[in-house]
Amino acid sequence: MKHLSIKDIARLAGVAPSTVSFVVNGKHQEMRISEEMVKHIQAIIKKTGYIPNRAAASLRTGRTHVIGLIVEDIANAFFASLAKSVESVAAKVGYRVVYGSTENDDGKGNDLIQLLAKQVDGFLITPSTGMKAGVQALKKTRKPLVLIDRYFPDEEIPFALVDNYGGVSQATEYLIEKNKKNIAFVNVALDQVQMNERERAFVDVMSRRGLFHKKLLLRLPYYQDKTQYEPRIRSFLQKQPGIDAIIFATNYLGMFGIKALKDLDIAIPGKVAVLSFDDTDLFRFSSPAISVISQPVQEIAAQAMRLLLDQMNAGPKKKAADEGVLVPPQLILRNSV
Amino acid sequence: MKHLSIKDIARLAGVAPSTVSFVVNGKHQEMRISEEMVKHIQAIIKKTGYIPNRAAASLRTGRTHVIGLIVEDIANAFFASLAKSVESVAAKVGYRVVYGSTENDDGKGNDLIQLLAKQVDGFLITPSTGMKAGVQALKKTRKPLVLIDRYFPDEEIPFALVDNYGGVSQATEYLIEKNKKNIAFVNVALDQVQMNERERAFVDVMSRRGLFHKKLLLRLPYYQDKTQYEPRIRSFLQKQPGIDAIIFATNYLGMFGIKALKDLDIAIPGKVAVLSFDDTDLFRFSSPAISVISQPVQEIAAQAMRLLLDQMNAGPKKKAADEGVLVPPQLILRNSV
DNA sequence: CTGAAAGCGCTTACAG
DNA sequence: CTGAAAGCGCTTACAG
Repeated sequence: MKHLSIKDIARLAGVAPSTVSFVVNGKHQEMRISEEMVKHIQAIIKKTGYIPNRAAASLRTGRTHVIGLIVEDIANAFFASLAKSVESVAAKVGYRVVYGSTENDDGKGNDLIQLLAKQVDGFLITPSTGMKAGVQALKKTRKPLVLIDRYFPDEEIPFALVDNYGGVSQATEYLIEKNKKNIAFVNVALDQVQMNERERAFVDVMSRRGLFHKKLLLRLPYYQDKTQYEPRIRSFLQKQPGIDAIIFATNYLGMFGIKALKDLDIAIPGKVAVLSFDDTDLFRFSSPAISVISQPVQEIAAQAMRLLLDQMNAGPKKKAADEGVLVPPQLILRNSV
Repeated sequence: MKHLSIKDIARLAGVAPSTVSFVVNGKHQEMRISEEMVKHIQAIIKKTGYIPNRAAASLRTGRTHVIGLIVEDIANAFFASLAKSVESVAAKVGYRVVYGSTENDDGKGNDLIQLLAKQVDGFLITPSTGMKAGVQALKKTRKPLVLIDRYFPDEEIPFALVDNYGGVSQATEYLIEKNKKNIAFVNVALDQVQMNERERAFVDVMSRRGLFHKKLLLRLPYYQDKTQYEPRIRSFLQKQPGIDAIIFATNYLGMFGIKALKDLDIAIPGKVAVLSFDDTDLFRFSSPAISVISQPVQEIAAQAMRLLLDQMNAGPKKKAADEGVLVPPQLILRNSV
């Protein structure tokens, strides 16, 4: 009893392998196999514990039932949650998920695409800017593909992400309502659409209210070593003592920004109100608890998987709609504003 | 130019498919194929961008070059880091990683094993207690397998985990040196070896110094919804006002424990010193920053992968050693003690 | 409704 | 050193 094959089951059931195959793949209706026969075969499969060999099926059908998830950093709380939600949805429809982290390194990201392209039925990707060419090439191969967390505005590639512009607009408006005049925005200069959108929302709202000054905008480089953000934010705060509120554009900027504020003994929210994009344990547990623009991760994952499955099921003929989904974020108010 | 197969390459190179196969798989030395021929074939592979079909190779060899990573919760910081390190090591040796979360649900865990068993060359598993039977069955199939984070003491299954006993011993000793007399230990009643070891270390050290009282030990049930820990810990603190130090056995217990302490206005470390197992952003950024028994995640991942690759490369004949590795934790002292 | 047969793209003994 | 051929376990058009 080494490896049971479909032939073994067929022999045990007294039918042809094709009949077993139809039953295993739920095509018995379509193939009009008798109810009785189906039950008979299913009983034998159950009794013997037969599990079809996926590699053989993949070779034959060209489908692997595996999805490739390429994120910036699987160890980051946001992407880890995303990975969990994606896996959970995928499992329900019979897919497995392989993953990889780009670390915002274009080469790494493109290598991952190359490496996985033949081994997955579709991709969920959070592309770094320089992955554009790789993603375009992938799209040309007609490999199902959905971008998450960010996208390329001039490419017709389906995406699922939070409404970055809307989230920051709402947050900025809120701070202005709260009578804040010198609201700063701390961003990372990644030239990625999601970061640009967040900043653009801030600039738009502030300008509209006549409150925008260039000096309220801090753009820091992307550091692998995130601890480098703390001194950078600290010196910004020292140079701009008039600031009465800050919006941090990512969770790690928020984390190190709060540290910088505390180190400088700047009271939150007494002296400076604080709001950050992304929610993390740290913000929930911090004292004061930090208000955030929270991304509904489950919803993003669900939408991304829906778009991906649409494409994978569409087949090569009917092309699935090149759809983009913006999921509304949630402004969660805590004690930091 | 749809799909290039090994036959196409062979035709282009004017050789037999087998020769191409040997070159692709680095067996050209072994097969004593001429240097010239190897270069010729490699050039054609490069020019055409030929990528071998893994499904076909898998069907033939029975190896998938995929590793299954089954953890408690991929969204948890510790397991997310672990996943990252595992993927990084795996990629270097030509393996992909699929993952799944058990949520400490035995059924889920065993289902994951079943689901993936035929599709992976080996498993890294953080088993819940009830997965013992599933893991035993897996071992019987001779599927390479390494346990991480926890293990079954009476089973000969390789494992890689932190030295839980050593870590808590060291931490407890440290608090005693600091003249703490009423040190509490907050644990989760999972009956898993790693939790038991942590508690045992605490009890041993405290007993040895004549400081142990039962009432200093709090064992809480495992909650899916982690917020439930906060009120439980709060009421414990209220009932035990004499406590001057607490060791939390996991990161989430620490997180909610600290919240409980702050809510009760108990000064850290003035009134109660705090130490937690596992490091997280929250502990690093909390004020005061929380001292921790930190798990060297990269090292654990590296050791686990080493043990797994040993087994996978050993072949069915020479059995790899049933080895267990205990990685020393790091006591990181911050301002909470 | 059911079966026989081809073929997916590899790898590997085997023969030379 | 190299090539011809079998076969891994499926799925699916085809024939009945």
